[in-house]
Amino acid sequence: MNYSSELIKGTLKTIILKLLKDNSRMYGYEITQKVKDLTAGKIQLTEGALYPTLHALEADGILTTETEYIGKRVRKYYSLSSEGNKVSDEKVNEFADFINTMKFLLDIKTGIA
Amino acid sequence: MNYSSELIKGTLKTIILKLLKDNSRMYGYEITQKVKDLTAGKIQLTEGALYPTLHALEADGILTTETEYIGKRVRKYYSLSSEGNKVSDEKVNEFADFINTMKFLLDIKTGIA
DNA sequence: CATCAATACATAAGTTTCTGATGTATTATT
DNA sequence: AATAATACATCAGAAACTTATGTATTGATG
Repeated sequence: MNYSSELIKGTLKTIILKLLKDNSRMYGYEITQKVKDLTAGKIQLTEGALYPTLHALEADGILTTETEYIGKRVRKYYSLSSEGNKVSDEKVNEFADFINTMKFLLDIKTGIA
Repeated sequence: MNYSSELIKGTLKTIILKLLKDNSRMYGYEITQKVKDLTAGKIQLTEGALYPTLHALEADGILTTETEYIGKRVRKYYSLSSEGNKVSDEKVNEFADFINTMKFLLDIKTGIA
């Protein structure tokens, strides 16, 4: 089972920024695999959504990039800028707050923290 | 403070269906007010998003409607169809599952259930 | 060694869905 | 009398995702 795409909308940036917070340096394909692994396949980021988002975050100064060659294959590593570090925390905190609001609104019980 | 609109995207249907599950009969404006009240203003549904969604849910057979007049002012009440009842549960369950996945992914600690 | 799968990037047409504005009309408040 | 609140609806434009396509390298498999 995997989530309807509309659920993932709005959380893509948050997921990317959190992963980069934890791993400091990741490339696009690696992000898709990491998310797939960590969520047991429930969240599968598509390239058509991921790459444009990474480009936009870079254009906004939230991410910085370094291109490397592994053999002849190119890899573009993304890292958080200092502003990106701040934005990452803000996004995660906002989502944490959102979860609490939605749990109340939808009357959802979850396991212990 | 209120949430960035992108966060609310993808949860609008779920919120509507859950409210109608609990209240059995609501009209559009009432839904906006109820959500605002229950979330202390953190989630404010806009009419431009709400009404088209209600119309779509009705067209899909998930909601049924009854129009009433309060004085000369019209009110359109929405209720869950039998299928809507099922979809409501599914949506809430899916979101509950999604919350758990995201809590793990974002390393979020929340209060006790 | 030939073929397919996986790795790794990117773009783009079409669709969906929201934003923000506009419009109409009734009722309550000041 | 004028403004705010109630209550519906629609629409142009924007934003963001889906799905497909494209290019190229590397690993696995029979």
